[in-house]
Amino acid sequence: MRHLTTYRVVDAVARTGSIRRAAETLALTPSAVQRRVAAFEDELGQPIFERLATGVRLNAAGELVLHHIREEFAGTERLRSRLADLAGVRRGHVAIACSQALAPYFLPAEIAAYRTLYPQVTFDVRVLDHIAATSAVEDFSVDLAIVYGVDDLPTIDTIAAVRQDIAAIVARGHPLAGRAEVRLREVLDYPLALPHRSFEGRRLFDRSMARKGLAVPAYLESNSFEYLKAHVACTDAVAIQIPIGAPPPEADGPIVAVPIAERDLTPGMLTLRQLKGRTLSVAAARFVDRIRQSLSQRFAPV
Amino acid sequence: MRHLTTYRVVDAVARTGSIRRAAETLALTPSAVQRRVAAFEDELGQPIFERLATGVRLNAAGELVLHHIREEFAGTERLRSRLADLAGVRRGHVAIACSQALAPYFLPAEIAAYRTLYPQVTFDVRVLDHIAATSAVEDFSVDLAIVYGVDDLPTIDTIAAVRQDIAAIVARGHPLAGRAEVRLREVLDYPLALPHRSFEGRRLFDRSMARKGLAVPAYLESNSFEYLKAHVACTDAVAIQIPIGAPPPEADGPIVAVPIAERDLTPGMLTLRQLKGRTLSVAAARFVDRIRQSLSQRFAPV
DNA sequence: CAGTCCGTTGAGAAAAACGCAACGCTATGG
DNA sequence: CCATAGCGTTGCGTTTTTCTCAACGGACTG
Repeated sequence: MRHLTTYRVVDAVARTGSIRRAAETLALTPSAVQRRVAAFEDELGQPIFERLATGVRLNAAGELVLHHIREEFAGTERLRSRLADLAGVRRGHVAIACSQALAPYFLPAEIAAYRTLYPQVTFDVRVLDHIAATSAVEDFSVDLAIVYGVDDLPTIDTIAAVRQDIAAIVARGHPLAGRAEVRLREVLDYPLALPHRSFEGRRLFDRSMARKGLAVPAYLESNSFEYLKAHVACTDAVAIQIPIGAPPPEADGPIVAVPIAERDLTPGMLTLRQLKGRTLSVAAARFVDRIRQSLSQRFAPV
Repeated sequence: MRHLTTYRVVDAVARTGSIRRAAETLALTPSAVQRRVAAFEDELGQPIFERLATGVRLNAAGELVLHHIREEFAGTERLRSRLADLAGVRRGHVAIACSQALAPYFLPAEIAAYRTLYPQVTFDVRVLDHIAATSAVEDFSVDLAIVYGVDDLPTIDTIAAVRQDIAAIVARGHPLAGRAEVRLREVLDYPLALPHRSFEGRRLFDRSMARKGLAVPAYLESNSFEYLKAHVACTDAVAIQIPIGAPPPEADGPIVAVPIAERDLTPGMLTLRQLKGRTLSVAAARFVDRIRQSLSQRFAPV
């Protein structure tokens, strides 16, 4: 799209924070970039970057402008997707931010299933904490976010929300492994390998423990569920994870999930979100439909 | 905005239905226009106009493209408005479609009041029936519509709705003029000068009459309330109009409005609408706030 | 069947965008 | 305190894009 060149230039300058670096990523010379920016500022009647010795930075007006630029990018993407849909082939791109729990089972399966139907659709999956996921939604770098935890912001729409309570994760040969459910107090009989405090699951776990007057003596913390799972697989430690990120009951891997008694827990929520008021591309919208349906089939809504 | 030239060209071609006519309105030669269109179609990978002997017409893909173009126009307008707002001066443009009833009193007063606060804001008021008003909202040619009548469409958001029942309009010296309210049957004692059947007020009037088993012997019909008012001013005829389009009680013009007994009437609604999901410019959004507040202060909501 | 209006195309002129090189400025480190 | 390195900016010649002008072929109309 040739007519969006100016937008692409401004976007690159804003991203890199420097006219020269932007020029490099755009395969242009600094002078060309500088002229485009200056001409655009002329058209707007005011500067959108403040010039520093170390480069440039968006000013308040620039923030507004950049938001509009991102909006327009998303808009043309949506248009292309619709045009392709009209021509019979569903084409398009879906960018997703998600919590770690979605990475091992749920999202790969969903995307694989969707892609057998529409192989022309491409995906970008970004694993982020829910703060970063939210801002990725806000600056148009992803179309949707599926994250554990709720915080209702005015700019974000929650499209779907399902209940997800933390479960205990143990090795297959672990004493707790065969149980239908365990009490919170019981997991304290074993070493705890927990996700870091910044994770929503951990926060809920801590809150549940505190409500029972129990201390949380985690002997191991990690920001990687991948690691925690591998760890409990070869020790008698107990980790926690929400069902959607835990191995399904029928799987026969080295670890198993055991539900924690519901009455012991502070309930948690997994939410599907997008930018408020934003219209997604055909591909993304259909994928959202699918995810929503899939979530509500497998987990309790609300 | 130089980078929107291609969009402006496509928009002009779509509007005029002809490359040559578009070229004229754009002060360009037909060849320049034709090249821009062809280049744009190349970028999209498919034609957006079908070529006829008499000119060109948008095809299905073109409809999608044009919608995106209009969206982008509205978006840049909104951006400019926000930038101006940020610079301290509220600037911007508000385009409104409205029913005839809004033209004589309500809108002029509202706009005049708003403009004393923000003289830099410009207005475009278009009097349309509610079908035309709705499609004007849909194709971005107006920001909002204030119309009498409801029909909920999936693409339109109803921002506010207030009760408006039709009243009888008579000359100041008319026998009914002094009354606090009149029964429907009483107006039949006088000649009826009614708006055309396409008007919502007339439809409600007819329905109310039918419910009472009364016929509607209109001896005069018009599509102009302006005319109807002038007509009753110099005869003993009775016209109908909703309160917002009737002279206020304190005015001492040649005509007066007399409420019709509520129990005789099918209730009517005045609605404020915009395109669903659309974000308005600062100027338009503030004006909408004002209108909504004004309507709900003066009339019963719902 | 002539006339008219349409979209389209080739060639040259005009305009816009670009690369290159150089300038002035500011933060930084010896 | 000065040299250096990185920054945005500008003058100039070149390249690329866009425009105008003119002409062509096709389709509808009287």
